[in-house]
Amino acid sequence: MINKKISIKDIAKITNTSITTVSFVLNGKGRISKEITKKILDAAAKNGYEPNRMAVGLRTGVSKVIGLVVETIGGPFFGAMAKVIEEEAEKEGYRIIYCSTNNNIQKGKDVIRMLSQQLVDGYIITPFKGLEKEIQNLIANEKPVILIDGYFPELNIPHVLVDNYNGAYNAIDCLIQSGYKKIGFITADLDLIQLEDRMQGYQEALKTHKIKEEKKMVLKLPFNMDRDESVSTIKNFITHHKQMDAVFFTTNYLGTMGLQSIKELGLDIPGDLAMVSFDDNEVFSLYPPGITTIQQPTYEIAKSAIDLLLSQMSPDKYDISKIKLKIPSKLIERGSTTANKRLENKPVKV
Amino acid sequence: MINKKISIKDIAKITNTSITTVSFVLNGKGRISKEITKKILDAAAKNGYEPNRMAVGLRTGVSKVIGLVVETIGGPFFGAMAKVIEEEAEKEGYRIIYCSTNNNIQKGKDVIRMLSQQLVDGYIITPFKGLEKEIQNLIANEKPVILIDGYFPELNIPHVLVDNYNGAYNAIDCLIQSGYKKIGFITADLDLIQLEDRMQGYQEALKTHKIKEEKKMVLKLPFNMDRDESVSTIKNFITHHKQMDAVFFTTNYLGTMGLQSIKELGLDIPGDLAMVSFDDNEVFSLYPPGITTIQQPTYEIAKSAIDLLLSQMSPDKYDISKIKLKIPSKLIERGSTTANKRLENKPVKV
DNA sequence: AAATAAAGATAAAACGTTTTACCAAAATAA
DNA sequence: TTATTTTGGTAAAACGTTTTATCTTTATTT
Repeated sequence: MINKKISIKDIAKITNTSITTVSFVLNGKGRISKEITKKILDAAAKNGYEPNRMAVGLRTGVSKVIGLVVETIGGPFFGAMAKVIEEEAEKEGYRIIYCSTNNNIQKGKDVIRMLSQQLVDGYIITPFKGLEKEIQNLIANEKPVILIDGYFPELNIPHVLVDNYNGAYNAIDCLIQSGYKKIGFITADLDLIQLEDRMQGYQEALKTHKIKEEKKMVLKLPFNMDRDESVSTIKNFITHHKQMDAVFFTTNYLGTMGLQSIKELGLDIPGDLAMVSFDDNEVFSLYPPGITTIQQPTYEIAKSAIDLLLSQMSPDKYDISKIKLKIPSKLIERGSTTANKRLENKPVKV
Repeated sequence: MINKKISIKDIAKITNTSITTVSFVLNGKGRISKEITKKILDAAAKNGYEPNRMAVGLRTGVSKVIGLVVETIGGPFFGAMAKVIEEEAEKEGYRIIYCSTNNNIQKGKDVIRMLSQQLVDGYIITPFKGLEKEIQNLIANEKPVILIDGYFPELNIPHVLVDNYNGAYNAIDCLIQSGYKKIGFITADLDLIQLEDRMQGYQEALKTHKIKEEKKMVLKLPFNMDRDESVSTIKNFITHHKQMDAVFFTTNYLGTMGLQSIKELGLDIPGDLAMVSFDDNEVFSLYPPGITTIQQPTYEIAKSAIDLLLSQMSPDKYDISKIKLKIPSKLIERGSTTANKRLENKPVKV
C-alpha cells in the first residue's frame, strides 16, 4: 500500500498523453476528445490521483484555505462560531486554519503576518485595538477580510457582530421595568469596542430612566486575573454595595464567575440580587432559578461572516467594503430577573 | 502600501547576489561571508521579505501544518484540547488546520483524504470505527498520526486518551461505597470504543461488588436525537425505574441533559437520585449541590498528543509506534453523590 | 614553487501544477 | 483545387523555493 504519490505526469505517461492534456481534462478546460478524456479520468480515478495543493497554490496563488483568527478557540462562543464557519467553508472546498490571539497585540500581529505568507486566501478576524495596520495591510494586498465580534469604529472594514449597545440597553431597560433601580455593572478591563458599546447601552438605559449612574457601582476586572481572585473581587464588590439590587455582567465568563460569587455569598437570586449576563450558556439555563441572558446570535454572525467572505473569493464578487452588520441579540428572560413583585402574575420562564 | 510580495529573487537583485546566496543566508546554510550575509539580512528585513510557503512546501514537501480532525470543534472538550494543541504547535512554527467529522464515517474519510493532498505534515485524529483504512494509509505514506480520545483496539497506532475503563469503574465503585445499589447507566447509541470502555468499567464495578447488572437499567440514547426529545426520553427512563437510586451518564452532553431531566422532574439530588457524569464542566461545578464528575485530563491528553506528534516531525524522531497512553481521570466528588447517610461526617466538596 | 585544500559564491535542476502559444491534421469554405 | 477555419493536442515557461554540483579565488601544505 506504500504508494508514492502519483502526479499529473504519471497519469500522462500511463495514458500516453501530455501533462497539458491531463491538466486540461482534470480541470475541464481546453478541447480534448471524449475518448482521451475518459481514458485520463479513468486512470486518475484508478490510481487515486490527488492534485498537489502546494503546486497548485504556487502556480495559481490560491490556497483554498481561510484563516480564522479568534481570541481563543476554546470556549462556547468562538467554538460555536468556528463550527459553522468550518461547515460552510467546507461546502465550497475551503479549509480553515485557525489561530488564537488571547487578545494579545503582539500575538495578533505575528499571527496575521504568518498567515499572510501566501498561505491563506481570506480572513475572518476578531479584531482589537492595535491590529489596525496589519489588517489594513491585508486589504491593501487584496485579501478579503471580515471582522467578527468587534470592529474599528474609524475604519471601513466589513464586519458582523451582535448589536452590543441595544443588547445591553434592552437588558437594563428590562431590569428597570421590573423595578430594579440600583444596577451594578461588572466588566473586564479590556480595551474592546464590544465592551465599550455594552457599557454605553447600560449608561443610556439608566439615563433614559433618569437614574443617575453611580461610578462606584461599576467594576472593571483585570483581564488576566485568575479565577479565584476574580471571584473574591466580585464577592467583595457585591458585599460593599449592599444597596445594589441587580447586577449586569458583560461577558459569559464574568457571568459564570458572578454566579459562583453570588452562590458562595449565600445570596438568593433574584431575592437578594438579580442578575443578567451577556452571552447565553448552558449554566445560565440550568442554574436555578435560571439566569437571564443576552443571547448572541452566534449562528447568524458566523454564517453571515463566512458567506460574505466566500462571496469575496468567488469570481462574481461584489463590493462589500461598506458592509457593517449589527445583528440583534435576544433577551432570554429567566428567573434571575423576576422581581418578587412580579412573581405572582407572571410565570417564570425556564 | 500595495507592496507586491517580494521574493528571494528580488532580494538577490537588490543585493547584487544570486538567489542561491540569498537562500543560503536566510536558511543559515552554505558558506557566505559576514558582509554579504549582513547585506542580505538587512535587505530582507527592510523589504519585509516573507518566504512563500507554497513554494517552500512544494520544494521540500513540508507544509508546517498539522491536521486536527475532531468530532466537533465546538464544545468544551475538543475546544480545550484544540487550544493547547494550537499553542504548543505554534511554538514550533506549525499551524493547525482543523476539520470536524461529526462522527460521520463518510465525512471522516473525505476529510482525511483532503488533508492528505500534501497539505499537512502530521495528524491528530479522533478516530472511530470505519476510518481504519484511511488512517493506516496515512501511516503507510509515512505521515505521523496520533489518535486522541479513541483508538483501534486491534491496530498498533499510537494514541493517547483518558483511562475510560478505570474512570467509570472508580466512579461506580465510589457510588457503591456510598451505599448506592441500583445504579442506572445512560449512554449514547454510538459505536465508540470510549463508550464501550466506560460501559465495561460500569459492569466490572458492579460485578466486583456482586451486584447483578440489570439490563433494563441501561439506556442507549440515539446519537442524533434532538435535545428536547432526549430529555423526555431520559425523564421517561427515570420515572420508569423508581428503584434506581443513582444514575451514571457517559458523556458531558448526556450529563447536562440528565441534569435538566432530573430538574424538570422535580427530583432532589442526591436525595431522590444521585448522579455522576463523565467529563467535568462548569455546569456541574456550579449547579447545586454540585455534580460529581469524572474529569478528563484534557490538558495532559492534548499536550502529550501534540508533543508526540511534534517529536515525529523533528529530525531526531524515535519510534512511537507502540505508544498507547491511558491517562488517569480524576474523580471530582461533589454533592450529587453524597448519600444522606454520609452527609453528617463528611464535608461536601464544591 | 607546485600541489592541495578551503572559502566564497553561483548556475541550474527540481518540486507539480497551470496556462500561453503554437502546431498538425481534419473539416469547411472559397 | 486552394485557402481558411476548426479540432485536438502539446512544448515550454512560469510560480518561488531548496539543493547539488561546480567553479573561481585564496590560503595552506608539501
